[in-house]
Amino acid sequence: MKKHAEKHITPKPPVVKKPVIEYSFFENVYEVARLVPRGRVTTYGAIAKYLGTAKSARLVGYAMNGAHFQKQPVPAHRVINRNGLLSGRHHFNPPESMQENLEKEGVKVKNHQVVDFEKLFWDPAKYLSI
DNA sequence: ACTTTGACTATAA
DNA sequence: GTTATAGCCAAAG
Repeated sequence: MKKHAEKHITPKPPVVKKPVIEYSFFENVYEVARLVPRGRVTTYGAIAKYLGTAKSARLVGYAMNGAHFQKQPVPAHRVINRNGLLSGRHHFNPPESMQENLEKEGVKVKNHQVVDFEKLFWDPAKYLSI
């Protein structure tokens, strides 16, 4: 019995790459950002609030700095400030690409402001369930 | 363990 | 409407 079972034990398990398991605040930010639909925008503050840390809006912006290093893409251009301003545009290369990406999705931008921001605002707290 | 860094925001004047 | 300021706090160094 024991003999038979041992036959099926892998003699030397292969060493596999560590899975990336992150539950950090930054990772949570990226996850929420990924849920923003095309053609809609959300805000740093809204993401922070959704994550239960309403006072950490700055950290959401700070997190977005590393967005393009993420393995899974993060639509960082859909995250803007509470006034509808593309405050993060200088962190894109080129800087105009933030606006360009939004316009590709049908979001109009004028003077670095999203036109009809209130209508296009996508609030995680409102559109995400459980 | 301590300090710095901010793609922010609420508030006040 | 505007500007200034204080609070914010997870990561990185």
